[in-house]
Amino acid sequence: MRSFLSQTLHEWMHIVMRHSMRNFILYAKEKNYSVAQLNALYRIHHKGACGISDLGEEMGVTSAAASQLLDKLVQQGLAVRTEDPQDRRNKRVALTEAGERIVQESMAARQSWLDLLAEKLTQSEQEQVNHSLRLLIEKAKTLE
Amino acid sequence: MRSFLSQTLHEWMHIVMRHSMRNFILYAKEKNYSVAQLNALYRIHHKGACGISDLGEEMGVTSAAASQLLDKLVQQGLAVRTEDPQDRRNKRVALTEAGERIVQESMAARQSWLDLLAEKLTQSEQEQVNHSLRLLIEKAKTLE
DNA sequence: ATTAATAGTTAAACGCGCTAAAGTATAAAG
DNA sequence: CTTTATACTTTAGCGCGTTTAACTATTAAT
Repeated sequence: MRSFLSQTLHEWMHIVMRHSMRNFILYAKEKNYSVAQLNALYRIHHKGACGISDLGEEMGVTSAAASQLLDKLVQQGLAVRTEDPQDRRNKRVALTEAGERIVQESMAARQSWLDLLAEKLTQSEQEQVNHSLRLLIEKAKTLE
Repeated sequence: MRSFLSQTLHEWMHIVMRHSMRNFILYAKEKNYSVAQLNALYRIHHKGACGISDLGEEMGVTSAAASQLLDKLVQQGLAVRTEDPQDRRNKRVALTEAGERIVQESMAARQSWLDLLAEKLTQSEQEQVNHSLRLLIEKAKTLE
């Protein structure tokens, strides 16, 4: 059975998704990045230095696919491969500065409507909502 | 300048996206739907009966692309085209029951982690967070 | 009645991301 | 030292979503 809060969270997510998905796809199109590429950037951004297979598994594709996708990112100067000196079979994937910038920029594009939303609340409402979200963020971090 | 609440909203979204995007893509892969198809289903679900060009514009593609994408959805029994009796050049796009079911199902798959999150809060925290989200939902509806 | 405009469909061609399978390089095990 | 395992890359081939351009059907304008 789903709690009343779960219900509300789902409803909120539905709204979030509609706005965010749209902004995301339009951003990708405008900048000529594919959804797969941006998703890969997010994964690398989050996981930090990791192997190609790990990345593929994260994204639900074969390591061959991950390797090829990474090629494009490297070509565009958004990511780099470096060898693991301990075990030279392993590669460590990381974002370049340009790659990090794209992550930030695309998130901003995706979330621009949130700023409009924040403005619609009174000062005290803002404080209350802020407090609640902080709580959620804190708890979410224990879910990883 | 971005408010403290904006900042928190963005941070929350970053977390939401990471979980949700991943679940979304894995669901799509498992069920053999493309991201484009699911996005189209969401758009139709939200906009209700609308024309093919409208749909294309919503998704940022040409009407030809929208028409072709719709073909696949129709083939799979997820959507239907009906003529507008007023102006027979117009078509009205709508989801079938099966289509609606996919929308619900994919949202549920995408959001399963939210239930785990909700459980991590005490009763009074749940009430507080619920109230805040209700506020956001209400305000968001005025943004459409 | 023509002509022009609108909404949608169809066809050809292209790039992308995917997989499977073969290939390369390095490390570990016997 | 040889064999086996691991991590990644390369290649060939496939389906999907996209665009442009041509086409059909319907409505509006002159």
